[in-house]
Amino acid sequence: MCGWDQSFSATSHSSAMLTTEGAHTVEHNDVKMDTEPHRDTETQMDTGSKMATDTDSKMEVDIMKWTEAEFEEKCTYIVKDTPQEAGTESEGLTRAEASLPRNLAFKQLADSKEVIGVASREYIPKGTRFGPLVGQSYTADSVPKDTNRKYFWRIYSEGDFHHFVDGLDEERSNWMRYVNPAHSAGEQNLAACQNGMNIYFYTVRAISPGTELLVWYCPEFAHRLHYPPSGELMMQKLKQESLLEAKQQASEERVSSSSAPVKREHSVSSILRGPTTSSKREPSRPLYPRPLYPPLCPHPHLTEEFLSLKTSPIQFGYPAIRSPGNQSSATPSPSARSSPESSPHGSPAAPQPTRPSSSFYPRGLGPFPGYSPPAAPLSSPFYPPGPHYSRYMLPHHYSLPGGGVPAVGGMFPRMYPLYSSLLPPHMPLLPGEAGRRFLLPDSSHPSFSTHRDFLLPASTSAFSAATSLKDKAGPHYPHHPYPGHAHAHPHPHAPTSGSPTAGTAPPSERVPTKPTSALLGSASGRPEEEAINLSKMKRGGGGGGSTGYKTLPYPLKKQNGKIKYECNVCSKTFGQLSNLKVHLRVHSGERPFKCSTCSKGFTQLAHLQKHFLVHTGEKPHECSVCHKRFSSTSNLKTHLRLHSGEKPYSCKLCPAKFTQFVHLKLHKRLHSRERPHKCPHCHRHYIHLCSLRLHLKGYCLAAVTSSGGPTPSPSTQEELQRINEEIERFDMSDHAERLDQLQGGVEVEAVLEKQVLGMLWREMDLKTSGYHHHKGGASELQSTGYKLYNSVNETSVIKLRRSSPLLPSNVTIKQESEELA
DNA sequence: CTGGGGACGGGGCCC
DNA sequence: GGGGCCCCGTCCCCA
Repeated sequence: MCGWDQSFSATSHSSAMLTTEGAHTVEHNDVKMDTEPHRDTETQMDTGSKMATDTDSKMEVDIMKWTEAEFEEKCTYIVKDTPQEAGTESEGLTRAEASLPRNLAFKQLADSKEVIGVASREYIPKGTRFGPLVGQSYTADSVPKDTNRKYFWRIYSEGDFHHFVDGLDEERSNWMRYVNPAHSAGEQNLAACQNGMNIYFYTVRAISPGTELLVWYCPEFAHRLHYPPSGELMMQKLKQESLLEAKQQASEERVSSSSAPVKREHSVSSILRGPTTSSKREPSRPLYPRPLYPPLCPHPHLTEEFLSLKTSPIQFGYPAIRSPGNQSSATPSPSARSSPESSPHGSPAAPQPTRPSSSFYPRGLGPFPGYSPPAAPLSSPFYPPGPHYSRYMLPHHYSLPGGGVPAVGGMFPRMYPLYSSLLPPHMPLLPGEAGRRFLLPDSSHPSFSTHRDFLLPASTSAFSAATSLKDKAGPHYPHHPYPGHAHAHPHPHAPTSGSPTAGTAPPSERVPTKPTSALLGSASGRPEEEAINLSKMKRGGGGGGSTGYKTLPYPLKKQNGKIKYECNVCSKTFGQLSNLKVHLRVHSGERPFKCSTCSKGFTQLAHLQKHFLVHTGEKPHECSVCHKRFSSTSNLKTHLRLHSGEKPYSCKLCPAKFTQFVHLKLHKRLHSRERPHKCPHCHRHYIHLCSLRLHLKGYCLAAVTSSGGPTPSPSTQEELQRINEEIERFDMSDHAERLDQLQGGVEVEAVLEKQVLGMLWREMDLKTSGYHHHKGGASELQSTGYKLYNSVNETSVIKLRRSSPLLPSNVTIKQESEELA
């Protein structure tokens, strides 16, 4: 944060020091905070803002009127700085840079690491607190002479000035020094407050990914400083002042063109003329607390970019040209003018690109080809977003996509096509976490042991209504990750964390009480699928008194007086009914949890949450050794084997060992020609003995014909051929590996045959039913193949043989003793 | 081919 | 009963 004191110093009458800090023309501003209703400022917001409902607007007005105490008391989430760690990740970064919370990112110049602002990496809910501001403390007496006051913040105690906090030194300040001030209430998304003796920034509205953080004083703070309650009002004041000044200056010039009176470099009129008119008069930033960063960065190329932007078809509603790059000359900074070295960034540079406020993005963002507007506004019934979004924060040094640098100011959204499409309305909401807990990280994640910059719930919440979400929407509220509902919501802004949210939505727009296959698009419709469509069963006649296991589409058996939660498809048993229900989705194909971004469906919410990390790029699991990050614990665990040297997958045929099973599997191909177990009757040979035994268990055609029995029919030979192919596949599988390790016997043989033939029949069933691509589809249930498959699972090998049409009736079934000969 | 990583499916257990 | 968390396993891709 910078330039505040400097820029506004002249407007403040609270500190004698201010007289030396600023020299612009607003000394006599008589700012009145309450002269303009907030609504006026909001009407100047962009189309996105116009989408806000009255409720939401009111909320924003309300929050914008909060006192500092209210901000402190009512804030919902707390984001702490990334702690300073001696180590690895902070290397090469200043303390200020390293302190950046991981849900934020720096806006940087394209060709350098110059920080020019701070943007959100992800959705940040309203009522989130950042801070405190860190910097060098100076009392009024201890301020070094000729110091640069660009980054000065004033701390008051009981109404009187107490001391300054100076963020100038990047090694003694934190990331908040980089936050730019808001030009208007419309673009303001942070409110600066003094709580205790610290300064915090509170989000006064939900911040979407890729949006720059722009701060203005909260009303109380502004009043204390004698500043307007919004940057907009300040702008207007300054503009008026400037016009007067310009007139005066023009008249002076007419009177005396040679005397060259001292020009006020920060003339608003010159600023408003924009950078294209800056040949002589530097395009100056608007005359209000435009920070400073990077006040003096030398990036002349930006001028061209900036100019090109001005001629581009992209139009923002942004009214003012802000050019922090030259503000050192344009702004009323005595230090900047008199002592260039006072700035850490050298001499003034070309104008910075304009930074369109997120508020000025046109509806639909047509001009932004790379920008995918959210399907629903930020405030939605899905607010707050689930934990997946910010439970895990990216490393603070994480670069923004596409470089993360708005090399062309107005193009900033283009840098975030991905994140722009990942706004919270798409995100599933988790139950119980709808309120304050949803931002809590899982402390068990190793990465969280060292990263504490996640959002923490505050002790009290202004958004307690959020906790009522569940109550109002019902326990199934979180089941609503469906984008179709999101964008169809007619009150996109109505439900926010601080609003009645779900309660405000018409009943028809409530989230479904249960994920149903009807929401799966075209996936449903087959009668056989309905056979185990739990949702339909539930909603149907079963509704009233049908609960528990009775909601299942098939009766459960009892075992020792207890209900046995057994899958009627694969006969797996579960300890709990809920586990069985989830499992049944595997067979039904029901995937109630849909990703709104890629439309992928998942059987479990947790899977969707994990999947969402793909879109957010979040990698919450960090290797404690090399600090590499992973999206899943599984992958991290696999990775950790690289450090530990553990290679649990060893080849049986050679000393090769592998860290991943898949590698062993691939490796096994090398030994594919090594098939030590040869069939004594035919040409087949197998890697595993168990495979040979299975082959000899009645599926060797040569053995069948040589046993004296009748010659199998061609169709039977064909079936035998297929079975043997399946046995070969089995031989290559890890199942064979495992079974081979077991001692032979009827049990093992039974399992083996069951497995192989089960696979084969399932495959055949899928083919005959024309149902190829629906893995585990419910069609299996009612097909002939299913019955066979079912019999495989439930009957002995002997029974299976007898009942199987695949087995030739005339095949001689050898005795165990023969098979093992 | 090997090594490494990303993504995902599935299930157990606990709350 | 439902959801969250965690784990295991698998497949795929790429260097």
